[in-house]
Amino acid sequence: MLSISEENYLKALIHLTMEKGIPDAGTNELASFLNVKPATVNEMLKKLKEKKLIDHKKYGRITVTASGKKSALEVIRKHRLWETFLFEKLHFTWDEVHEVAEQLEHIKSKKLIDQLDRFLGFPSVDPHGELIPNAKGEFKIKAKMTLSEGSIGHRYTVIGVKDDSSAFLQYVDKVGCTMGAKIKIVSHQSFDDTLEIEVKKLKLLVSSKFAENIYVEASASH
Amino acid sequence: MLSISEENYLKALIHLTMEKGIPDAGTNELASFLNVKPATVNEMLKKLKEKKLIDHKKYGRITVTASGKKSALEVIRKHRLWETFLFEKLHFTWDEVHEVAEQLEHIKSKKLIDQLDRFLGFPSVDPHGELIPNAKGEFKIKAKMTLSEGSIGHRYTVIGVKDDSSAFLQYVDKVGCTMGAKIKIVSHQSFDDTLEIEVKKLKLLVSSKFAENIYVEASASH
DNA sequence: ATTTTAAGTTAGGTCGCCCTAACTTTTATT
DNA sequence: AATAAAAGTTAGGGCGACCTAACTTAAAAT
Repeated sequence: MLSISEENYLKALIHLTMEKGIPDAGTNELASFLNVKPATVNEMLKKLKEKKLIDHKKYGRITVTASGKKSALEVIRKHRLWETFLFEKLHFTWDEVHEVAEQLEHIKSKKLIDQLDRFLGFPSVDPHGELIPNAKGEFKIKAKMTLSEGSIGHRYTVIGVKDDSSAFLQYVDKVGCTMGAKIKIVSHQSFDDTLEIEVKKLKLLVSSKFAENIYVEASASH
Repeated sequence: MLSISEENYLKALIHLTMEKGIPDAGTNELASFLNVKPATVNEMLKKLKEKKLIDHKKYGRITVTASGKKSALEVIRKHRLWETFLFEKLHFTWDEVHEVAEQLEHIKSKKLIDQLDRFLGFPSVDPHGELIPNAKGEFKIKAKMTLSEGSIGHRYTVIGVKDDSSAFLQYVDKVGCTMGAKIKIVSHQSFDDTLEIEVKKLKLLVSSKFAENIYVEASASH
């Protein structure tokens, strides 16, 4: 049985490796992601290593074992199912779900999560467009393009967001770029990579940072 | 912000006092209820006292302050709402809900619990027949009679259970004494207080311990 | 290749919540 | 009233998860 902390460390490692297509992570990187000090991470690494959830040798980088991945994906699955529940059944806005799901993801009950999954109709994506690992822990990483990689004159559909902070999501909401929104790239300012886009007949300018955090897929160009 | 432990201590105190109509509780009593040692309780009492959630003086008994009651009732409210959710929406059996609700009751989010309440249609009782404190923390203690206080020849309706352990609830299920069941007391064995009852046309014998843990109300006697 | 900087590690300490063992106070028994 | 039993308290430790400060190793820069 993993502690809440152990689960959070594993989840963070998956975010820093698997989800980015990077094979391993560093101690300091993990520490700053979790807002703890490197010394604290080091202690935890020892524990996770003993439990064979990670591989790590002195001064080397950290990799997650198959068993570690399994545990982490269960937590991610729970997180995303709870987000879906909050959004669809309890009418949370998509910027509110993350924080509460961070707590709910640590509830221990197999039946709970299986029944929740069924209750929600076995959803495949959460309110941010992220894929939900299934009960077997299978986890497809869909190669997603960001708005910043789009081409001028083309049309795209928003399929997700990279950042799930409340501040960003509220901003995304405000400019109308929520899930499913159709975006046309009008022009590109090469000086600072600002994009001019058209959403729901309205033209607006968005920063490159904004565009890098919106996942899109190409839609009919006409 | 209260820790999970602090919440559990307060909840236990309410169970040992308010819910039993007793004004105060003892250190050892609380310790054995929570399965910790008296020394541990003592430490916690100091903390709860500093936070003005309880009153306690050396070698004296423990009382819960108004503020302590408010916090405890919020936790109890959450516990019972989650039980109702698990039972009604996720098809848990009534002996399974308690354990998972023990975890869920500590999730911190006002919106979550308000929306859950609405989603469930503002229920007033949980699957065990216990009253759910409302959002204002109002909490009616309904004076309930147990089956053991019933009279021979009279009919009763099951409105709740005192013990919510899985073992007891499964037994209750098995003999058909679930919520709403009609029970007729046929006879009483004064030697050991065994009761002969009739449930759904079937006669059976139940121990006094069993009868003391079933809450009933009188129903039409004919 | 040496130096500087960044990354990683170790030692020792804090805090919450639990423990045992020894003690004190209160209550019950005779 | 004296004594035994029960209830409550204190002191000192352990463990998980955090910290700071000082250190070592590896990587980057000159």
